[in-house]
Amino acid sequence: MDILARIQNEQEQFSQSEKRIADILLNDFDFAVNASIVELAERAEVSPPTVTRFCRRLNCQNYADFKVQLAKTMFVGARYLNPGTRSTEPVDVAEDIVTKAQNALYLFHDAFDAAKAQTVAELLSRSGMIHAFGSGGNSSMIAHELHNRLFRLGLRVSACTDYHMQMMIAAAARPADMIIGSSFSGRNSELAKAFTLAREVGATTIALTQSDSLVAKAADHVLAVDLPEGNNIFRPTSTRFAYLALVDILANLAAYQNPSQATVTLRHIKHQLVAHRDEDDRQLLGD
Amino acid sequence: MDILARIQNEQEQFSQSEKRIADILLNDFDFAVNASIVELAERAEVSPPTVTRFCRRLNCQNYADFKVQLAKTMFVGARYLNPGTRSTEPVDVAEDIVTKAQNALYLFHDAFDAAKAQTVAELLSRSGMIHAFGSGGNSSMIAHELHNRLFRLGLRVSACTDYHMQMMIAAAARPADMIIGSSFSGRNSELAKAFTLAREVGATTIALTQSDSLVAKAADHVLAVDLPEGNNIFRPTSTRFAYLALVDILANLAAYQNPSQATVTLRHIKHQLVAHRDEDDRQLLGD
DNA sequence: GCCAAATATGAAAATAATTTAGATAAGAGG
DNA sequence: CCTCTTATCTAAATTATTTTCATATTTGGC
Repeated sequence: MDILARIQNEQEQFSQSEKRIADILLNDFDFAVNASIVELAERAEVSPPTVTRFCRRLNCQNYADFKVQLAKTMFVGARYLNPGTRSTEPVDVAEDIVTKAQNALYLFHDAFDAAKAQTVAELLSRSGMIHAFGSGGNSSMIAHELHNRLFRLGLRVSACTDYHMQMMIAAAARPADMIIGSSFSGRNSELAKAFTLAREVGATTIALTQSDSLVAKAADHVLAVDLPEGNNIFRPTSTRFAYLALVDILANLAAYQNPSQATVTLRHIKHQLVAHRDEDDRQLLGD
Repeated sequence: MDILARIQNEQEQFSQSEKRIADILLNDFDFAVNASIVELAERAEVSPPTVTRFCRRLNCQNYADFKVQLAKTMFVGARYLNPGTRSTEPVDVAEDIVTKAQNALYLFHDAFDAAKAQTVAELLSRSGMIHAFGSGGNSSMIAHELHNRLFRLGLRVSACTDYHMQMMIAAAARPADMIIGSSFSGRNSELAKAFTLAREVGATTIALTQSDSLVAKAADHVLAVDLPEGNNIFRPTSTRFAYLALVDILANLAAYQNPSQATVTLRHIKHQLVAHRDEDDRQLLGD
């Protein structure tokens, strides 16, 4: 957890002096991150030792350490904590979206369970057939993305975003098959049903979703993505960025399971593209 | 430009002592960001004043300021600059991907032309019909994403990833229509042809692509995304994150063009989803 | 190759920043 | 109202950083 979030959490337990310090940190980040301990103390109408103690209280070694922690949250906390900018100026909108996206990536990474991801990657790389499920704008993008990333590794994979097809595919699955599905809310009951059905026929199910949700409970393996959502209805879920990163990570880990095969397949695809399109080797894979 | 990038740029002009300092900064970020000036000086086998002068040379007021700048680059430069981590450990892979994604977002935002985006958003919001074009794994995702984000605003939009269809659609376009297409490499000559055709029939074309590329040259309006690509073939283009952010920004700006209509459409979709799915109002829009 | 000027670097001193220690004040519980 | 605990401050000690000045090194001209 980053330091600004911690400050917000513990705000109630702070003493008067500490509250004044916390206030400045939360409201005038730019000042705080550049201030010396004396300047910060003065502004909070507090003595420097109080600031030192405040830092220790937050598990920092000393003021310098505290400052570093603070500066590190640049993209993480900062504007996110006080969402005052409800501006519609293009510059502000861009900054808000980029900040939230970076934030989502940070929070996702912070809570990321690498061991579990590795387990899932191993399963994927050894599977018979992989079916990627997801519905709605966001999760269907993830399903297609899984397809797009995994087929390059020489894995057998297909994406399906249609509930009825999902049920039929689940019913027809074999024990070596994997059903990997995502649901941002965790409340896609159709997906949960497909998981249940797939498990009944002996296939393995993997959920990319909120932990402890309906979908999570229905799956064998869960890769949790738990992020708070903003409340401006115009702002699409920055959570997509976290899911996309998760897909990338899984694809990479799966590739490393059998690097030689993956390399061969990738080279082959690339060669095809280059030969077909133009002579330029700088052609990106799958533009 | 962030401080680590600046250090890398100016590396040649550094003196011996400065080079030793720079080396530590670039290779052991974690040490440097936590070190005092004396520790850093010792490690670089240099005197503290030399470190101070080094900081000034980089336009920092003093060592403290320098440390803050350094800590701020947490997500920006850091490991990206020295891609030494060719590790296949799950933890390292995850960190690498997340860092590169955040980096891509940062670099994109840094070069972002808000005014041009606003112009494009205005065009989109006033258009007759919007056609989103893109081919290959990445750009087709962007095309679908444009569809997914724009239809919610009450705009008439469709996505097309098939070259032949794209040509037919372009030929059938009317003057009020918009063709918006993406190409990560800028070398999708089919897309360029579709743009040319669309312009001949009087439609407006918008390219999300590398500046000065083939595709960029074929379009009326260009929203440039110029990012360096990593060289590990297993690592998919983190550029996708930048494109996704660009789509989000465009959709938001378009929404603000006519907020009342957009709000109404969004509410309507949300209501439908909630009524159809479950009673829970926390259902995310388009899961 | 030698010299002057410019530049780079370090040692020591000066300054500034931070922490510690001890003292005092404020508040809680009896 | 007193005692104990906690919070806070002042002042001293420590530590970190910067300035100053002396020395060394490099650069470019002859």
